[in-house]
Amino acid sequence: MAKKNDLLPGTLDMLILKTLTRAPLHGYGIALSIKRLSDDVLTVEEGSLYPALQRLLLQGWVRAEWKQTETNRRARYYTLTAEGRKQLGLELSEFERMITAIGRVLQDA
Amino acid sequence: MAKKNDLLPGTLDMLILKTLTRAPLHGYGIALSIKRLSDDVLTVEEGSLYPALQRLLLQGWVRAEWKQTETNRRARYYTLTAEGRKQLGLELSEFERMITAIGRVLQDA
DNA sequence: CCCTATCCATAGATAATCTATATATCTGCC
DNA sequence: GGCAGATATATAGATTATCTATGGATAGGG
Repeated sequence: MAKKNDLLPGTLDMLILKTLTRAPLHGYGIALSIKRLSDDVLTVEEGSLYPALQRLLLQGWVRAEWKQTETNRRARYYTLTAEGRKQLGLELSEFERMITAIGRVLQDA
Repeated sequence: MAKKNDLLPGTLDMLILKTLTRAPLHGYGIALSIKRLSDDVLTVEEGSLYPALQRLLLQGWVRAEWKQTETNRRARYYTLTAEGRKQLGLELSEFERMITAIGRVLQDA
């Protein structure tokens, strides 16, 4: 079985934080949102998602509260904090930096 | 101590293979080449580099031979194999796919 | 003669992701 | 009434990749 990542490692936290800039969302919704926006290229597995959300909570980058969904189900909604927004900025610029650098290595004929 | 990766995880094999498309090179030279082409943004630590080269050898994507460097030192030169070239193609297109997908998630206002 | 750069390599720690599993509820369909 | 499928959270365990730290060794310049 060929190894095939669902994500680029190291980018999940950034993707979650970015998703939460649009609106507070529960875990399942975050995963769906990323999957759809990426045209099914990025799939966030549960075993990656929930540990990641715990990390973000611990860091204070998001906060969580239990609520009812529109479809009347119990779910935990995550909201981006001010620190989370700051962190997202850092991660975005670092990512940009890396991608640019990789591009320089790859494009060289 | 803030955690700060020297690389984007998951991209090292691709960077090494790409570097070897230009010419066979020894490990130290590969690391230097990546560092320089990336303007010092990407730093390949020895503890990442040599295990990675072992992986690539095992997969048959590179082959190795001991030689003398221009400066008269003993070094192990790695050469890209046909399969390595094929693998590089796969990794490049997968990487492209991922980056495009991440871009779609990130750019959304 | 020492110091720096060049060169290889491994062990161990750390961290991130995936696979698999468990649980539970709601909706729609037959 | 029951079942399938989508919605929803969570953890344990395995796997893998990377980094830190270490240990050699040699060439050449000062």
